[in-house]
Amino acid sequence: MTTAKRDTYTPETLLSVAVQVFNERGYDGTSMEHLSKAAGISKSSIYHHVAGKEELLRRAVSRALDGLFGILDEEHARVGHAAERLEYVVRRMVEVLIAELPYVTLLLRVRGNTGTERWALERRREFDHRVAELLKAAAAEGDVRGDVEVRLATRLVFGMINSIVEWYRPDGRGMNEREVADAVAQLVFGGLRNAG
Amino acid sequence: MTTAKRDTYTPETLLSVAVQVFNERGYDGTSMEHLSKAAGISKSSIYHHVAGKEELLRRAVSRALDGLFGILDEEHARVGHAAERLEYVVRRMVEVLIAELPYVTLLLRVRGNTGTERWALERRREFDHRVAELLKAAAAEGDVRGDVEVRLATRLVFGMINSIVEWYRPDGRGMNEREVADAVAQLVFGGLRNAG
DNA sequence: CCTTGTCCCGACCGATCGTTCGGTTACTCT
DNA sequence: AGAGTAACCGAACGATCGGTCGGGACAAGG
Repeated sequence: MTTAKRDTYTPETLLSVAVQVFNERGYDGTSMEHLSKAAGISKSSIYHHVAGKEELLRRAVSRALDGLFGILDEEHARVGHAAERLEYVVRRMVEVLIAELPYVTLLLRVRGNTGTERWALERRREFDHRVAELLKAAAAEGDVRGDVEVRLATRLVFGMINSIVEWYRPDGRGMNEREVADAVAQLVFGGLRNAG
Repeated sequence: MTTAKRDTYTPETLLSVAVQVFNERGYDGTSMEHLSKAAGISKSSIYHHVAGKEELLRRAVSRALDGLFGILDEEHARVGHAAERLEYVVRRMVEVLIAELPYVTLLLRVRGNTGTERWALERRREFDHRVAELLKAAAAEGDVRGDVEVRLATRLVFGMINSIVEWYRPDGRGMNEREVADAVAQLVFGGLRNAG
């Protein structure tokens, strides 16, 4: 066996607590005192596990970005018709967004005040750009309507998907990832799919 | 004549500066020092015009909320078929959101740390509820597809519309309010409109 | 037993937070 | 010119910020 240690904090378990507080109060609105209360350890003890507040943010957004970029490496996102690859990516985005909900939530709210935040924004733009190219390819193949500009459509679709973090809560008997992904796909492609 | 005063700050002109900084750095990430630098007056002078930081936030979100609720009082939002009223509201939401862009942007980012923020969130929920009722009526009249739950569809449509504040910038020769409203309406109702 | 290293703590650091205060400048009105 | 006042400022307030420090509790290995 590898890990059957003690009942104590690790950087990962501490991160899950921190991200939750960050999402409730906002990153700038959260003090290390808030984190220590939520974690149940003293403020100084936090620095035994992580370098500081900004490292917690970096770990969180990294996890979210890894999940999103991982989608683009999957087979169904790389081969096939552009429209089908696009639909696959859209559905997987919803699933990843829900699976890593607090981390993606935090990622989508960074403003760019610190170096870590600016790095996160840059990687987000890179991901958006990759998906926009996919939509452009689908439009070129004639499977997506052409009367709405590609860049504008991409932004609006991202807006719809990303807004899930504002209301989806996994408590109890709510809808699961698949149901939300289906609804999003129906709304997005019912409006995007070429009628002719 | 009423106002041909001096070249000095009023609560309104100060507000426009403050809202811009709030949106760049986030409300919690903005200090009164930041505001004084951006406004070009000393920190203490700000308190000659407004009671404090939170009043600036309250004035800003009030302006945004007034614009949004004003839509529901307009004639085209009150009379006619539900589907047509809904489309009118969606288009007007885009227009108001762009006309009052910085104020609505700030409204959509409040987290609920202070009393003012919680009040803003409550009024937002009230507005969302009013629009959701409109969509429900349109579904009951058969003009909107019924295979996607009303509440879910409302949230996704709001997500798409509200995301405009994340990328729309009025600089130079960009697209105007009407063009964005048309694109949103096409995407939203191309997916919402009943095919049968 | 004693050492070693993990985990944690209270006390404290300089800096910055939103806000207050006493006083000065500059414009308006008579 | 003089009075009144709106606009503004530098200095300082107590509180809180993110982060540091020296040391204590506790388990594992000898």
